[in-house]
Order: sequence, then C-alpha cells, then structure tokens
Amino acid sequence: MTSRQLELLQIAQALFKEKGYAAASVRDIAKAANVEPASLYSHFSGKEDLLDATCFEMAEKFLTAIEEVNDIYFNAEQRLHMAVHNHVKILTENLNASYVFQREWRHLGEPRKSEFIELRNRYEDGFRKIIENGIEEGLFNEVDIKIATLTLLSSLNWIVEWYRTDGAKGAEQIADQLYGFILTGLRKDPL
Amino acid sequence: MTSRQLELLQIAQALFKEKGYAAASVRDIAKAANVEPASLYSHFSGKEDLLDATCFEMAEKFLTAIEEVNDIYFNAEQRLHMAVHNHVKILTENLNASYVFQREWRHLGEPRKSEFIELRNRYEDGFRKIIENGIEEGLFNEVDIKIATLTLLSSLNWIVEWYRTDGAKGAEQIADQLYGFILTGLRKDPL
DNA sequence: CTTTGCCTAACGAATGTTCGTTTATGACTT
DNA sequence: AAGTCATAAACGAACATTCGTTAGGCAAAG
Repeated sequence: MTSRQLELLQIAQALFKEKGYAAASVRDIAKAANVEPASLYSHFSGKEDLLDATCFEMAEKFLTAIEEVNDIYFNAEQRLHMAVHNHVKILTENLNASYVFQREWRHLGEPRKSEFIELRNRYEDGFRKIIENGIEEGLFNEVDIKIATLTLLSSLNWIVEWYRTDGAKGAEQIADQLYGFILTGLRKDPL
Repeated sequence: MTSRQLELLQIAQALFKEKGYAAASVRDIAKAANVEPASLYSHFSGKEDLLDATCFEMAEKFLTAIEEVNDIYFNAEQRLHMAVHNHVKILTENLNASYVFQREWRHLGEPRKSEFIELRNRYEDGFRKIIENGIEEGLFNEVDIKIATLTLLSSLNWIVEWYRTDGAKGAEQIADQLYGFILTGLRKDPL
C-alpha cells in the first residue's frame, strides 16, 4: 500500500461513512480527492476494492488485539478490561474505517463477504471466551453468554455513532467509563 | 394508509433492511411485490416516500411509548424497566421497520432529515431523564449521563442485528435479560 | 526511456421517474 | 336489469441522469 493509496483510501472511507457505500459514488470520491474519476483506477481496481481493503484491514487489527489479550494468562476481569480498552482504542484511532467495518461490509461481494463474516465471528468468539471464563472463575454473574457478548459489543460499537475527535473526552476515559458501566451496571449498591 | 400501501411498504422495508436504502432499487421492490416498477407510483409518490413513512411512523411509536412511561409517577427503576420493555417490544414487533428507522434515516432529504433528528433527540431525552432522576433519587450510580444513555440505547438497538422471530427467545425474555444486565452489570456481587 | 500519475472521452448498464392507457370492481341511475 | 360513471390498480414504453468502468494519450520524474 503506497502512501498515495492510503491517502485516497482514507478519503473514500470518510465518504463511505458519511453517505454509505452504495450512495457514495466514485465521482464523489474523486471530487473529494481533487482528481478525475478515472484516475482512481490507477491505484485501485475498482470501488469495491476500497471497501474490501477497509473491511479486512480493520478485521485484522481487531482480531490481532483480542488474540493478544487471550494469549496472556490473566483472570477474566483483567482480560475484559484490556479487551475493552483495545477495542475503543482501535475504534477511535480509525473512526471512519471502523464505521465502514461495522456497517458497510455487507456490500462486499462473495466470496469476500463470507470470509469477512468468518473473521468477525472469530472476534466475537474472543469476547465470548472471556465472559465464559469469567463465569467459570466465579467472577461474573451467570448471564446468557450469547446475549451478554452481543450487548457488550454493541455498547462499544455504538461509539462510532457519537464519538468526535474534538470532543472533551479521550479514548482512555471513555473506555474506562464503558468498562465500569458494563461491569457494575446502573444500580447503586445498597449502603 | 390503505392496506395495499401497507403491504407494499412492508415489502420495501424488508429490502431496505437487506440491501440498504440506496442499494435497494425501485425495480427490486417492484419485483418482490410481483408488480411493474411504474405501478408503485400509484401508491407512493416516490422511493423516498417509502423511507419517510417508515422513519416517521416508527419515531412516533417510540416517542409515544417513552412519553407514556414518563407521565406515570413511579420511581426511576420502575420507569426504566417499563421503557426497556416497551422499546424491545416495538423493536421486535417491527423488526424490518426498526432497522430502517435506525440505520437508513440519513438518506432522508432536507428538511425531513432535520425533523427526524429532532424526534430522535426527544426520544433519547426521555431515557436521559430517567437516568437523571434515578441518580437524584439515589437509586443509580453517579455515571456520566450522556454516555450511560447512549450505552443503554445501543445495547437495545443492536437487537435488530441478531434478533430472529423464529428464535427460541421471546421479546419479553430478551427484554428481561437486557434490563438485568444493564442494571446490575457483569460482575458478581461478593458473597 | 520507462514509469507513475493523471487526464479527456466515452462506454453500456442501471437508476428513479413520467406518461398515456388499460383493466377490474363496485356504486348509482334509469 | 341494463347502462353509466368513478375509482383503484396495474401496465408497457420511454425519459434524462447517474452509475462504475475502460481506453488511449500526455507530461513530468527517475
């Protein structure tokens, strides 16, 4: 990936987020890059190539992160803490790409779509394992593992909807608050 | 809204969910309805009309529900319980429309998009108020209200991604589990 | 002299929509 | 009962526009 490719890719990602993949035309991307539409084809094989690169590069980042966490022998609570922080970090550092990764992957054609779903499932499995272990270790409540995993991830993923880099809160702060919320819930402990 | 209009609207909603608004063409919708594309214009003024009807009808349902809850004078925990149940109920009873309501509203043109966002904010405010009151009443932890609201709603909204009507769990069951999770979190209370 | 990046021009296909017309159904009038 | 009208629903054909993409060439840099 040349630096020019990366440049154009990021421009495309911003538009995919703003308008959605289908509604963001090649001409839109070209205009945002101050270039004629045809010029993009010197760098990418086509529109879907831009989506493909985005989805799979992000998938790799997320997967690497969770596998690193699960390779370390800590207890479930510590691993969950690390996993949440890593997730929020990747997400806030690649805000546009993360949005596309989460919401626009379905526009991939086969067989890439199926391959992508496979990677995504492996990532979810990483979180599922942590919750599972946490219950076994007696640290976590005996919740429905599937629902808990999805709820956990959805809380994290919704960040792409509202997080702004110019906001008051940094990624670390948000990760801490979310982790606290997920772990202890809303209800105040009786005194 | 005639019965035929409702019929066609639901067909369109299913396609908007499956492919996204931009990628679902009028010809796709017509084919799914066993009708020529032009025939749709006897019932709707255009493609965006289908999106508009979906978004605003759902907005009204959600808004009515939260305002009913907040008009009743109960404590915050009870109100939150009712709000969560209502939200999950509306969502599972209108699965396709809810998906469109959440993910595709940005394809509305102005001024309808701004009007929609206004309604959406009012709905979020309803939840925000409950959390705020809960903290005042000493029932809830002193969390960041904005983040707690968004996290809460995101947990609920992600249901549209994985809920299937043929699944083992009913809406009530899921609402209960989510409510429990939100209220008490993952961590087990020390014995 | 080859490579890199971008250009102009154009392609066929798909897009949302409009037009005038036709068919079927049911109600009201004679 | 027969004839008239209104309405709803769908049709086939065509519209201008936009879509992703390709072909071939031009200029600057290594």
